[in-house]
Amino acid sequence: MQRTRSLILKTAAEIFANEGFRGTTVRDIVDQAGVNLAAINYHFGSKEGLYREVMRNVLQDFHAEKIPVVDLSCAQAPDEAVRSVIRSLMAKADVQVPLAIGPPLPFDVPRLILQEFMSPSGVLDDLVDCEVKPHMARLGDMLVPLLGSKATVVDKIMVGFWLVSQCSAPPRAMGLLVSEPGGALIDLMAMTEELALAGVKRLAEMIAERNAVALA
Amino acid sequence: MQRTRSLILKTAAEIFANEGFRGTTVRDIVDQAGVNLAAINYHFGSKEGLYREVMRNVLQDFHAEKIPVVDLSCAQAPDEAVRSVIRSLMAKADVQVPLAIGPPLPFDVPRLILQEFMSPSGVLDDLVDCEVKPHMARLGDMLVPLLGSKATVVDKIMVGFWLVSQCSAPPRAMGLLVSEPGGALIDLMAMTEELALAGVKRLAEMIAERNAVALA
DNA sequence: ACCCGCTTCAAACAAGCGTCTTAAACATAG
DNA sequence: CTATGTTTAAGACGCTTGTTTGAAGCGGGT
Repeated sequence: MQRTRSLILKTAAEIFANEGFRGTTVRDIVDQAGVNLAAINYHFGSKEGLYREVMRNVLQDFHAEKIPVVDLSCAQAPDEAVRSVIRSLMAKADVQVPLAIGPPLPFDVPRLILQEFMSPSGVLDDLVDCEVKPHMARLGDMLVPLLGSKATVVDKIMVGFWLVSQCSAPPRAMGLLVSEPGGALIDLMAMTEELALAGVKRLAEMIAERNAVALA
Repeated sequence: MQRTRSLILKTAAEIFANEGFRGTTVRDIVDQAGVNLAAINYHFGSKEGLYREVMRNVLQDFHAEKIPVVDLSCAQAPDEAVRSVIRSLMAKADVQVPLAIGPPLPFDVPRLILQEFMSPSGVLDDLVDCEVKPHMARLGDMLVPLLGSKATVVDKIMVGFWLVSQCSAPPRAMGLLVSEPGGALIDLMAMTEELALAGVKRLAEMIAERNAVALA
């Protein structure tokens, strides 16, 4: 049976996203999951092994299912398509976002990613090239019509990550500071969406410009 | 003499900014500072006490000296004034930013703040209202000409924090991902500056609009 | 029934953590 | 000088951390 294994993965992802790698204890995870302490080392070898597996799983079905794949080049309303991606990144199981597309993410995926980059654990150092970057680039791929056909992989990674960071840090921190539950939260989401959309368009513009100059 | 005390404060601020509160050990601090282990508890009572003091000090001279106080209402070039604030937030002792005003921050202050808000330690819970918010609001104060005279304190806090998060997360994470030392970094700073400026103007616009509607 | 590999369990492990203690050296002001 | 406040030194204190152990439980095949 691997019921325990998947239970650990699900619980760990949530706690890792909230507390970061170092801020999470294996006992936190097993207690909340209701499994035995030794189960983590049995199934994943170590806390680090669990963290890697969480990251791999998250990045994977993060794109496969949860983020709507939109083709901007043939979309009638490109702006609206980008908005749907932004909304999907912000939507969580416990935070409903109006007009979000697809099933909400089970937890705050952008936060998990951003935490890792704000204080790297070092655990993913050998995974960043073969796992993290490709997934970020795939997020940037959707915006190629904005970036221009000359966009490099690095360009796409930049755009992808920029979007993720935009959808996580600002709404979260601002939400903590203004601390008006309910109504104001939706307002925050709407403003974040607006800013992220405007920003990503401007960013794409700048990259396209730079690439054009580089060719001349 | 309290040379040890200030040495600890300086060293701790740097490590806290890099590793976060939980990721930092008191032994890390005293080793790097070259002082005795007991010194922290002697001067600050506890690790938490040190963290609070670091935060208070940082937020204080963060505004007092390091961030240029510009009066947008009488500035000839408001955009350029906002840019100088953005550049000051990104400039660190080890990362020179062209055209930054004033002495560079001794370490990554925005990162320290953002880390705390990405995974709160709980240590600052009673400090956030009387210390953190006012300083964020003061940052927003500079932008009142953009926000409109009806801007509330919460509006200013939002803008202030948004600026801080913009100057920290994107350039840092993108820098780690593209990993082209030297030339590309300055490019990143310039792009971040551009995006932050455009974003903060748009954010101010939205807030001003909302306030105008609320009155009607 | 039996044995087998896989899984779960309570208990213990060593290492690291923040903190505290006692002692002695040092500085500075009265 | 004395007195007071800093700083260093070395060690130990409980507690939490990630990990390991060895035994018990489980299910399916022969």
